[in-house]
Amino acid sequence: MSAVAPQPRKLPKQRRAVETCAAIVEAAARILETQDPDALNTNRIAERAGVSIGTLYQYFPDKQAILVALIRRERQALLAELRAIQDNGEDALKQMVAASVRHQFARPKLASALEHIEVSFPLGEEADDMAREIASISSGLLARRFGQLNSTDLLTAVIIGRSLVNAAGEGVLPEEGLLERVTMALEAYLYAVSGGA
Amino acid sequence: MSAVAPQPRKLPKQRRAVETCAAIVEAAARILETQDPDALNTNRIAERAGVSIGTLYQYFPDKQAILVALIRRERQALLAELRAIQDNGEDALKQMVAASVRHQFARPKLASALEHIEVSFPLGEEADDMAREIASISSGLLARRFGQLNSTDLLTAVIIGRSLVNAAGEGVLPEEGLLERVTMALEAYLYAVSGGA
DNA sequence: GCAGTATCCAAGCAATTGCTCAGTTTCTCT
DNA sequence: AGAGAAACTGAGCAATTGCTTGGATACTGC
Repeated sequence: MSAVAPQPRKLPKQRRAVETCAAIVEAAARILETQDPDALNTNRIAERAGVSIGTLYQYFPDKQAILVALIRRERQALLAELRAIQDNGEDALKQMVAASVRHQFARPKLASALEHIEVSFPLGEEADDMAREIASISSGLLARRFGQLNSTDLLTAVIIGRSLVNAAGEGVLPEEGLLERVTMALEAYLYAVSGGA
Repeated sequence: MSAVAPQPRKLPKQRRAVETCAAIVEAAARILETQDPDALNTNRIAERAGVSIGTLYQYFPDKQAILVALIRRERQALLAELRAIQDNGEDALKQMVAASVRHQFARPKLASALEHIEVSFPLGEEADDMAREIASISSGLLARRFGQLNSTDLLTAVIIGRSLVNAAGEGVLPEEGLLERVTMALEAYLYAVSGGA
């Protein structure tokens, strides 16, 4: 009941096994971006990864664990981009948005599929830490321009940004001018809450 | 492949049958708001509705059709609220947001569960018409204050509003001050795009 | 080479799923 | 009351699912 998604039941020691693990996670990603989420089952993942189902379960205790690994992988990538942003004040916001947009559009269907999945089960400590770090970095980058934001305002901004980038990734919102549009929406909101100063 | 979700295979003629249909749809709603979406299966729906599985399939050709009916029901409710808004200029925006918030918080878990489901399959003509009417009403209500908005700006505003209300419904964003927060975000954005006039 | 370990395979089980169908009960109308 | 239509029942099938297990294959250090 309280069980957080268990860790890999066996850690890969040889290079071959490491590649197998990666192939499994990537296979899951590929299925998510080519078919609807119901089509994601362990048999198909194994097939697509070019390994047998038994091999899959040697490294992942259950289906969820594969998704957790995938989400972690993607978060790491985004986090790396955010960490790389220099805090040169003025356009930090735009750079953040740009990083998110880049990340989303690298593999749009995958990103939005994961978005839907993330809410449906706990991800474990490590993934939560990453989420916290993303928030912390964002907060720091925005502070210089908009002052110290309270957590709700920051969260609101993040949600606005994510929803718009997501919508564009799903094709609902045009990609053209997206960066400017999102930046504008966030600036408008943050300016308004930070007292219009 | 192109098949839009088929209509009820048999229309209920007696009152008892109408109630059965409603009970089935409501059972699906209740399951969605008490358990995770994977737990939504036809057997459980029938059980929860207090009817046999055979009865269920007398009125709904497949599982999807039940969800389509549920989504339609919920959209109708929202639409009714929006239609009721008098176009008295000034606070039309706030009234729209209030209607959305009310609708979302009437059954928060249900609303966000459906949000996730809506994207995953076609809903059929009638439901699409309803979506279009919602957009049209919104557009009309906002025109007086912000001028004629292009469709992308309107869509952006809708997405922002929905994502925030949704987040609050899921408990991610605090409910306190939500109406003001969302209104503020939308005003800020719409003001900015409409040329800051 | 050889032992020991790491890796991989795939048949197949137990459970669940969406759904059918043959038969029974309840309603409507005269 | 009684016939025909409408509504309901639930055992159970075919397919799919997540996952186990027993054994084959490849790699490592000696």
